Amino acid sequence: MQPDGSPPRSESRADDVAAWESVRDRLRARGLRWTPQRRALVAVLSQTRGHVTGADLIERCREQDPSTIPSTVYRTLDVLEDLGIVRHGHGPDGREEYHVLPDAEHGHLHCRACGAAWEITKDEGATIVASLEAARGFAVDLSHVTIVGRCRSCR
Amino acid sequence: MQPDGSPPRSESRADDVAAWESVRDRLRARGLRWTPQRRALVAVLSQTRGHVTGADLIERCREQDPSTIPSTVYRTLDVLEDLGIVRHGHGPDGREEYHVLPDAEHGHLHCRACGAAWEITKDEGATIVASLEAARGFAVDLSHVTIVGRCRSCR
DNA sequence: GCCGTTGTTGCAACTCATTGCAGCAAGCGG
DNA sequence: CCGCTTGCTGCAATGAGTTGCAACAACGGC
Repeated sequence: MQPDGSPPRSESRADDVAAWESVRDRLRARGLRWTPQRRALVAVLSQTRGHVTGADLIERCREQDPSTIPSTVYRTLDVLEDLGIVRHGHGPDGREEYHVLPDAEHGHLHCRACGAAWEITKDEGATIVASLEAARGFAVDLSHVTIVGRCRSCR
Repeated sequence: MQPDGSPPRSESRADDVAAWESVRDRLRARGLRWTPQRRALVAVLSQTRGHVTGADLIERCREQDPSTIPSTVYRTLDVLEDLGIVRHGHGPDGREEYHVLPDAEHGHLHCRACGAAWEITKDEGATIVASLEAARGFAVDLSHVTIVGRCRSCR
């Protein structure tokens, strides 16, 4: 799973912290604003690894500020996605699933029978990406890929 | 869309007709029922090629019977999917997309920039299916696969 | 042809996500 | 510190899809 030599994924590495702190400036640089609502969502995201659904994020924001409005959250997520800070895909049921730094570039594999899920790492996804690149000149967004089927043990 | 006179891709081949007519018996064989609502949906599906969204199907059923109820349609689609008569995937926005006989076994490729879509045929998908089969023993449901990215001309 | 079993329907309520719009406020210039 | 511009928020309405439940009706049996 972890490539040799890579440091164990600890809670918040220094460069992750830096990445989150730069969000404010990255917004400003585009003429966008740093509002309390965005601050709250970024705070929640910075404590998140892997993937979360949109509804999850709303709930977590509401824990901190019960007046959180869904449309604001979704709109902020759109903005953050433009900045490349999060990416979204869709679960097996089509619901939104957000991928958070620093593991944004991966896809998902879901077993329809047992419901288990695995990540398709960048390395693993390379075959898929390469084949569509070669055949069609198509640039696959791996983070948006969700593949459903049956896993080894459920077959 | 279709210039008149030119026969569209042959509306219904003999074996397709047979497949649709057998639906009633296939339901009965499982102890399920052949109701007017199911008859209506099957009628609509039998005139459909490729893929349609759930909302599309509801609208088309309503054209014939304005009293059509969404939940009934979705539930019937679930049943038909169990029978292997339709399959569903999700569009780039996560909305349902049903694949109808006889072209059920294909995936989709969507360009995020221009919105164009292509089918991933069974042959083309073979690479993807084979690589996950080999690496994980995972049986991919190609008809549920939607891959998003940027096409050659939009890059 | 009527009856009973049980799969289905219709409906209402609910979840997730999106959109239009009017009022609000972040952040810049003075 | 103040005012202005314009990006953002809150809200309400909408659309897609799901679920629980009571009433209904297919259809096999009598």
